[in-house]
Amino acid sequence: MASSARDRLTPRAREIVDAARGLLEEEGPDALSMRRVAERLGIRAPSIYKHLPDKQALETALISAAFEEQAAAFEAAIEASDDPLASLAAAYRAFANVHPHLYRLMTERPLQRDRLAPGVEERAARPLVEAVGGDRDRARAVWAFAHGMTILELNRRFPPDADLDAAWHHGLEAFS
Amino acid sequence: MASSARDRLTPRAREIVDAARGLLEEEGPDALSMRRVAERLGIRAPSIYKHLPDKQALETALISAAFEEQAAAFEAAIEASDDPLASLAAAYRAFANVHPHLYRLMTERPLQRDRLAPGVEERAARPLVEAVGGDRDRARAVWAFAHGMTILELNRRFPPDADLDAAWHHGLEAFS
DNA sequence: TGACGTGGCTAACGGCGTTAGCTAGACTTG
DNA sequence: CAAGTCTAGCTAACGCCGTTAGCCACGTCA
Repeated sequence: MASSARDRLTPRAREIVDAARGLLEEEGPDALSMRRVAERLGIRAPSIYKHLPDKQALETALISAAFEEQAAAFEAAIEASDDPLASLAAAYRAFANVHPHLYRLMTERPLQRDRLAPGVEERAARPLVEAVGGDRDRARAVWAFAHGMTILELNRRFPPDADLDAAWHHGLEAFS
Repeated sequence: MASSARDRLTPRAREIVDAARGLLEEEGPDALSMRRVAERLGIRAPSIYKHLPDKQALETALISAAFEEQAAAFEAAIEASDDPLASLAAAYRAFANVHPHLYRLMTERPLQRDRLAPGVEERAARPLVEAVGGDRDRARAVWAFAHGMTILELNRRFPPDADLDAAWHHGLEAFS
């Protein structure tokens, strides 16, 4: 099962996206500059524009790949478990905590859906819709809860002594 | 009832924060530059540093003021209503939709609590804690849901045809 | 009167995304 | 094989950004 988002890129573009991914994960969003990405590949920033139209395209490629990884994690989480909603929630939280900068990039700005790899957003959403029994409104409410818990945790908006496991439990209980 | 966050500033600093607020609300986050703020006041960017230590202080002042306005809106929403949770949720969503750029600024990065006006975060949080009967874990779960719905709406992450009222209703129902 | 603090200013630094224009080398084609 | 064309790099530059250094006019106050 190949990664369709990667396949849309030329080999050199893929190397650029890989460099960007490493930079983002290791050093955070401020390091994700065209000059830093180029430096990592031993070239100059303007050369990147021979392979990708602009920085937004680079970010969109990162986001597309992230959606696919997320979807794969969700599918695996559901498969093994007899409490799909709980393991989905755990997988959601885990993905964001392992890839905090990537998760922020995925969620903090309006999605450029036309520049995204097609189908990738739906694939990441489907496991949750199925886990709640097909009710899309309910799925959206649960997603909002999960994203809220996740991003508020990443942004350290809860008090340092807050029991986040308890809050997660409360929410999942309410939605069950 | 004076605005304590504003009172912490010198009069000139208050003018700078006001100019920044207008710029942010009217033109979005890219317009919130030291040069643009200065231009609005008929001065040059470096002069701002006579009144505020850096751009982060400017943003923190905006956030402090926003917390106070939010808290006032929440308190008013609870007072009039016999369904505190529902009107609190409506007030939460309304504040973010009226001040989208300000709401993003308030939530999208880790809070510099030591630079914030003291007490302002707690004051904005209290109405919800009371509305859910004092259980802080439950309050955090509801907040996560409300923030998730709100920021996903602002960032247009729901499909364009999604029935957000229905999703809000679902969530509030689950938490009641 | 003279010292000093206040609040402006210009010039500059190093960063950013991006564009224009050049070129060495590879590849294609008559 | 020669000529042309495409690829993928380069430098220089533009106009932004936050921020610092250093200068100066003005008002206040001893």
